Amino acid sequence: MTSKQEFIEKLRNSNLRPTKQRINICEVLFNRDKTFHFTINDLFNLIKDKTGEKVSLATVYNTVHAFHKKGYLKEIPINSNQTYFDTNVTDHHHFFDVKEEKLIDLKNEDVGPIEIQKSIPGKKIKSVEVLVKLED
Amino acid sequence: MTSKQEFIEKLRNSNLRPTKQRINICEVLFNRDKTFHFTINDLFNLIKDKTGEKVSLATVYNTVHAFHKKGYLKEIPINSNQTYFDTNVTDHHHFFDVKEEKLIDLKNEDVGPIEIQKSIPGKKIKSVEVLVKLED
DNA sequence: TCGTTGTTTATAATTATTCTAAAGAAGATT
DNA sequence: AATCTTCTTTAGAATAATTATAAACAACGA
Repeated sequence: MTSKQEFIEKLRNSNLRPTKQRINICEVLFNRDKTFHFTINDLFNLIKDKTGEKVSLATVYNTVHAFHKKGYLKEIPINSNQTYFDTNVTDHHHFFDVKEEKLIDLKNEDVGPIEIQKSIPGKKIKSVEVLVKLED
Repeated sequence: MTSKQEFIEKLRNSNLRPTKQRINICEVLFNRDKTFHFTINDLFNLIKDKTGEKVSLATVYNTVHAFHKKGYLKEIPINSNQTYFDTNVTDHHHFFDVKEEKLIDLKNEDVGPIEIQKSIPGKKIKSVEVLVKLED
């Protein structure tokens, strides 16, 4: 069970005041056992369902972006009409079931080490992500 | 130099009649030495520049999607406001310079072989793509 | 050439995301 | 607790990529 104090800490670290709405968002994002893949719209609907209170879409966007910037959320690179985020911010990769539009985690051990043997002067590697598309 | 006949063949294979507009699109897409990363909007503007003729945005979308479906174009999984495509449909990976919003090819040799040691019942792997994000 | 079917186009519709500005809440200071 | 400042929430408007529409037009086959 994640405590409200942790949510407040996460919010403060992200330069956000802990408001009722943002705590509700945290409740849905972080109070769970398994990693959570979502779109803003998923999250928006879940907040209503799980907390019984509505938070405006603009607030959901703002808060998610602040968390992403701070590193509490990870953006998953997929071409989809909507942007996907992940509460698992550790280095890991994804399956994407194209038909069902569903993301599945790949543990780091499930994918061998990836060596990038090319570099661009003046640039450094920020992240390496593997996307495995699945079909039937 | 790619010939008009090849364009027509590509179009026919994609279930598209070879029209003037579509040939112009092919001219910009396929008549080049190096791989070409683009957004629909890039392409739309290049057609005007290179052929001197305007093709409607709707036609560009339709044609690109047909080529993508047929496998003559590849979609590059990046979260961006626009969708990126690639004329290089062989298995390969990308750098993405986040600051400049620019894609750079990685040859397959630049990235070691990637072994996916997990499988999902009833699903098979369609593609494996690595995206390496670059920062300064 | 004619008839059928597919295509192009401008424009409207849709949809995700961002912006705006007014009303409200948090935090600091007394 | 009252007050002031600063940040936040919200509904709704604005933006921007993409998709749909339907009327004029072009390709194809007979």
